[in-house]
Amino acid sequence: MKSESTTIKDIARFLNISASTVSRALNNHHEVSYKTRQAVLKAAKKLNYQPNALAIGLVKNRTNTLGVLMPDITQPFYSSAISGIEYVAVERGYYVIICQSDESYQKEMSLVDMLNTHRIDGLIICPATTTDRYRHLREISRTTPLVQFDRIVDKIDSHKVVSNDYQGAYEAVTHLIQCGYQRIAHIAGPKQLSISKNRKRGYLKALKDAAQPIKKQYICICTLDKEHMRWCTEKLLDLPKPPDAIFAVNDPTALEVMYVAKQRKLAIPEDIAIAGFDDQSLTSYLDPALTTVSQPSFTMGKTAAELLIAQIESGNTTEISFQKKIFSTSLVIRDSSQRKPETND
Amino acid sequence: MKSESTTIKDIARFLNISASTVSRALNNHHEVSYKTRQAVLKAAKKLNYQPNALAIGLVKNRTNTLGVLMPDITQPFYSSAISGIEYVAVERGYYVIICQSDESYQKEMSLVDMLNTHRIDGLIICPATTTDRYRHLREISRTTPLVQFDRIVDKIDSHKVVSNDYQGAYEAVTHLIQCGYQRIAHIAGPKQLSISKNRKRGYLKALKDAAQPIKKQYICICTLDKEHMRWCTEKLLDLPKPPDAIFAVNDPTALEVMYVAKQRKLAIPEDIAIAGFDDQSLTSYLDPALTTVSQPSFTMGKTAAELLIAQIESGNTTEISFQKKIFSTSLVIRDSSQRKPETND
DNA sequence: ATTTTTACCGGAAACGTATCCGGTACTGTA
DNA sequence: TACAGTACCGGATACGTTTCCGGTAAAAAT
Repeated sequence: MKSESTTIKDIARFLNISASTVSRALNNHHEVSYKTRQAVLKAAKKLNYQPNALAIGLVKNRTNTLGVLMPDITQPFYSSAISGIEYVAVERGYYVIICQSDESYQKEMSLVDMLNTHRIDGLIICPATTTDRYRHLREISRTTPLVQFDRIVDKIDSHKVVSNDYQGAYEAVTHLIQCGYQRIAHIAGPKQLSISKNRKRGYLKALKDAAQPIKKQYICICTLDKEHMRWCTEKLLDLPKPPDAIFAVNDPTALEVMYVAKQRKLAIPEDIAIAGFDDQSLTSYLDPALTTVSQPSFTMGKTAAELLIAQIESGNTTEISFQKKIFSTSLVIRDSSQRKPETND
Repeated sequence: MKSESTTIKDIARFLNISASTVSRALNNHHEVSYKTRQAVLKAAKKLNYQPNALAIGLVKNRTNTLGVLMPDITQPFYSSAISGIEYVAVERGYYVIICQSDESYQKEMSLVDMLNTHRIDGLIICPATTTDRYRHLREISRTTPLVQFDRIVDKIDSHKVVSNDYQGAYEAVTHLIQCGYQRIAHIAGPKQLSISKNRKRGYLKALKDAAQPIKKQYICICTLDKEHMRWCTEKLLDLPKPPDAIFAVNDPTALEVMYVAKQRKLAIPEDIAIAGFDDQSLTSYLDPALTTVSQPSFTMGKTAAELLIAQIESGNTTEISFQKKIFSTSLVIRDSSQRKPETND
């Protein structure tokens, strides 16, 4: 295997011209005659020439490759964002290398290292839940353009693309309140995640604005693995005065809440309402369909790629002013929260 | 940006030794003294040295990178397979580049090209539904070890990893028959896909073995895009004598069948039974939970990576005897098919 | 007729690393 | 003392490509 492939030199030898001319012809440089260019292209096709990206990258110090590092590509929010990234990447002539950290800090660091040694031109990253130290980000951001996506670290300078988690949570909880729910619990995400913090803030503010009491036992910090999601739900439902609505930090969590609630034969949304966050595609097929907060993930991905490529191609021009793009969410009301709209007219 | 990173030469200059010694020290070659090795490692850390994978790949003609090209990484079957691939890859010291063709033949070809120019050491590929010509596969298989995954092309020589689609379909349909369903329809996949063919064969054989009539109008060839899935379902349900069970070629299709059935207020499984194929994680959360055929996707991914790496590391030793690994499926019976088991004792 | 321009091309160096080959200094053996 | 062996290191070359620099011949301008 690895039979040596044809190189630019082979073409040169074949046509009795120099390698530099072949290179120029292939990059249709203007300093090469029409005749020889045609000859080169023909020979290249005939000899089945494939450029060696390694060599090109080495001399140009550019690989035309973007790295994308997400916690879990199976979640529709991320995979849809990846599609957005790819969309503008191919448009602009970049390749995309997709990696997933599986929510592991170790793997995340090792992947950042790998991408770095592969000399990607830029990186779009959404850190793992377990990531609580950011040296690797700061380090790579010194040599490589970086865009932080969804979960961000404010202290690290770079473009940032997020959705308005605060607003989304506020609207979702306000909706629950308007539907008449009185004891709204929240299963929150890990403290170090920006999204957890903002969604929790939105939850608290909505309760406050509606003059509902904030009870500490109604707030549960979850590690976001499946077992713990269920455990949190059980804990909430076992309270002497269990909640009549649960706002989950994301859809996978909402799914587990629903699972546990069904096991306990609770009626949704009569006994308990459920709302999530993300609008994963399958949530509309559930029974009852899940109320959730939708984010423009595809557009967010596109924006991230655009910011990244702009920075890459800006060259070293002075200082960049980093932007933070905040996208509005929209509440998708479905059956899992549709009870007695008392406060409506 | 792209401030030049420190190289092996920088370390050499820093320590007043030669570049070759530094290289040897970093690869802990035995022909370098303990003292200098330590000094080099220390200097490397101090100067924040990151090896340049491009240069290494160029001289070694090896990149330690595997390419993975799947139609759609959001489908749990594929993402779980990818996890399996990654599992053995990191174990064996390989990196993985994940790409998705989005079921587009054009994109698939361009990605194969990209992976080729990036000189990956091996490729695991599952062709797109729209792929009906295989020159790109044959071509890359000449220079790069290749493993065909799930959807395979028999004519192309390479290792192959599939599940027993025929058996899975046979068992699923037999189960429906045993539950007393009399008019079982099948929404099949595109003809050129191996999995479609085999699943359809299993469907037909099950009917035949049970002496049930095979009706052409109960078989619908679907392109596997969402609209067409629904259209096929509508067509089946609009028949003068509509089916009382539908076996869908995969879970996304089964989901759409369920959607349409619910819209028509059909009771599942009383009015109509539904079975799918793949065992996507969310199907157990549906209402009713979906009967489906489970494939050992993670193990299949592991096997694919093992075969691939074995071939890569075999060197050019004589001719390889290509293997075809066929994995058994298992039927997961849930509520969407649980009606009156008449033929049971 | 001479000079300047234009069009095209080849040689050589460079990118960062690995490795072959040869060399030096020291250690141990005869 | 001479010699072989060992341990370690440096120089040179190669990987495949781009690009700078210089050069030649023909075409255009003077």
